[in-house]
Amino acid sequence: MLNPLKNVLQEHGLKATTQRLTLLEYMMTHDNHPTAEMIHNELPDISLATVYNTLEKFVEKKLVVIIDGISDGKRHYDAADHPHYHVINTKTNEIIDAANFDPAPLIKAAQAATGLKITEYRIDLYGVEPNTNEVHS
Amino acid sequence: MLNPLKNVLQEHGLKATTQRLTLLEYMMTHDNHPTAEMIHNELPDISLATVYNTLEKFVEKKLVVIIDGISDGKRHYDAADHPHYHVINTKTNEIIDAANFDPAPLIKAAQAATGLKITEYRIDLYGVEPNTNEVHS
DNA sequence: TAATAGTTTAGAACCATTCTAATATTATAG
DNA sequence: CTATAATATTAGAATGGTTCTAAACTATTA
Repeated sequence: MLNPLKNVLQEHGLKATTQRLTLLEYMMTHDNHPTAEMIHNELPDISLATVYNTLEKFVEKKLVVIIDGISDGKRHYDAADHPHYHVINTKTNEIIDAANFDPAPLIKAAQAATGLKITEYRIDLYGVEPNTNEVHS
Repeated sequence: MLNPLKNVLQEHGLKATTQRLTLLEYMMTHDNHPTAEMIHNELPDISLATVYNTLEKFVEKKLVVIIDGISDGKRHYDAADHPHYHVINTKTNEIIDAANFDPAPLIKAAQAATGLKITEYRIDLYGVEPNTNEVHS
């Protein structure tokens, strides 16, 4: 048990295959919010079907989250290492991770409003560069 | 100018066609978070292409928002009348509107973190019925 | 009422994602 | 170590929600 990623997989009830170890490490060490195709291009030895299958498992196990409000029409993925939210630059489609917000009040409000037990949340904000050419107030 | 919906369209630079008036009224008076196909079924005189085209315009003009984290794989739409967030029951895919949360601190935090001017945000929470069969703690 | 700019439409096309079913691998037990 | 069962991987086909096309129509303006 010298490979901690292998532990992570097994603790989540997933067989530790080469592909899963490679994919998990990739997601853990990159914050580029890739699509399945981008990952497949970076890791061509893993078939596109396996990229999709494996990411789906990782999402189920909450190791990865989906970002799907991007105007390129593709599903992006992000490691779920630590709680954070996303800010998307709508001009460039750049996806920025941010964490300077405590979701606890939101989760409490949602539980109060619906009676449901909140298991996940997603916060995406969309913004643009402020116009620095503004000359007079 | 007796039709206030006509005003809404024209104020947003959209020609007031029959289809747009019908669709806008539909969205304003329903909180069922329909897909394009559901709307087309309810309003069969409006072609599916027009439903998509028109909703796209409405989203551009911020009259409507997209809800696309639903596990049915389809895009849902919601009137953007008043600021609110969504809570999705992941067992039933029911989408619940809620408004008991002030997004201002979140928007402030995002602007502070990124320097971007936030123009939109999306908050979706996912939850399940709390298990009422739990017998002992 | 004519001009024009924009809208609607049916159906075709697209393409990201899912499915299929044959092959290969992991984990477990003997 | 095997053998075994269960699960994972894969190439390529299929799917289906959404977008595109280009021809017919309509709101708007003068």
